[in-house]
Amino acid sequence: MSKSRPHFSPERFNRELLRWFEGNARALPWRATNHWYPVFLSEILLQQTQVEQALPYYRKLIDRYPTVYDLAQADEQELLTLWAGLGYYARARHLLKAAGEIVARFHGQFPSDLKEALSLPGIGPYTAAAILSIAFGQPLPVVDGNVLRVVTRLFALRDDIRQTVTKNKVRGLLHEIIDDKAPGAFNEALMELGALVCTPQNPDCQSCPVAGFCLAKERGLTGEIPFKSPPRERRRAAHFVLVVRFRAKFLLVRRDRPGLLSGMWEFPVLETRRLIHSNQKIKQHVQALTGAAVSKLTFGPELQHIYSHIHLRYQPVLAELEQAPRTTLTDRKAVWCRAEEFERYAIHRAHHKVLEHEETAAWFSS
DNA sequence: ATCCCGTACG
DNA sequence: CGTACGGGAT
Repeated sequence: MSKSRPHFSPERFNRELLRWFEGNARALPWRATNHWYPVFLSEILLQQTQVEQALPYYRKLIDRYPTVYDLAQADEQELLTLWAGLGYYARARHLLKAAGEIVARFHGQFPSDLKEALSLPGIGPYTAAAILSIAFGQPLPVVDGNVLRVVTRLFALRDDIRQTVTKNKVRGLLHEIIDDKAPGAFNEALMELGALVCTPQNPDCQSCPVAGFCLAKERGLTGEIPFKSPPRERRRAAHFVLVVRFRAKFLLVRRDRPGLLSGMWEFPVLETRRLIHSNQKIKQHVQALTGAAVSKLTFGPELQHIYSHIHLRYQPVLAELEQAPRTTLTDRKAVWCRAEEFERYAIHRAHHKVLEHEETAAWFSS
């Protein structure tokens, strides 16, 4: 390291970085202890999720499941309900499975061996390194989006941070630099620096504790580094979202797994090529679904929801039944419930917007 | 409209 | 190694 980069001294770098972290670390609830369980829970939540967004969910979850034993015994539907709105719902199911395995295979202790940690569902290279370094003091570098940004700028690397090889390269570099005495603090400090100072746009180099080491700053390249290849175009989709009502009760259905939003509850959906009102088709669909005729259709405003890989446009439609539905109540994938009961179901964000939108919210108030 | 953020699976 | 998988901030 120091031979090929004479300007760079890991010792001095770590000293500046860790001193900055001591004075600037945010007081996050999972930092109040060294126990692995809060670290584990928070790191799963922080996958693809920023701290501010994860915080309220962390509080709900740690409160409901204070130990790994509580989590291992959790009801999956209840966990998904607490998770609803956060996205990447596979995380919640993996979290539950992992807790079960930690109890069953590892006597309630998080495995301190990297291979064993990686064998747990939902634990990949980032999360394993985070937990093992922070809670067990192991010198394993974490490579998340923040770290990629900080390190590529530090060494002026123009590699595409979307690619796996780049992540491995950065991990290799950090392996030479990581502070063996305080690997957890080193990792957290690097991520905190990326989140608070070395930000994607307009990094605050003036207050950066390691600006003196930064080649991107020296060469005026913080605008071009990190380089990230353009994302693939989103597939476009269009749905009618069918709010089926009979006597103040609404039909909810649970999505099959695996697949998008699997295990989550939603209003029945009619996929369509274009959002053209075809009343006949919609009525037929609802009748096939419920075995009851539709007395009235009301069209709500067009809404949209952007996923990483899908651009969804959808239109809520209130379908009122003129006779009692035949849908069986014992079907575990369909339920008729009152609006006040929606909060008991894990309803994903796109359909939750229908409950919130001012034009459609009235459909649910009796 | 464009950016941010890790893991599973084939 | 490429693709599927959500939601929020700016």
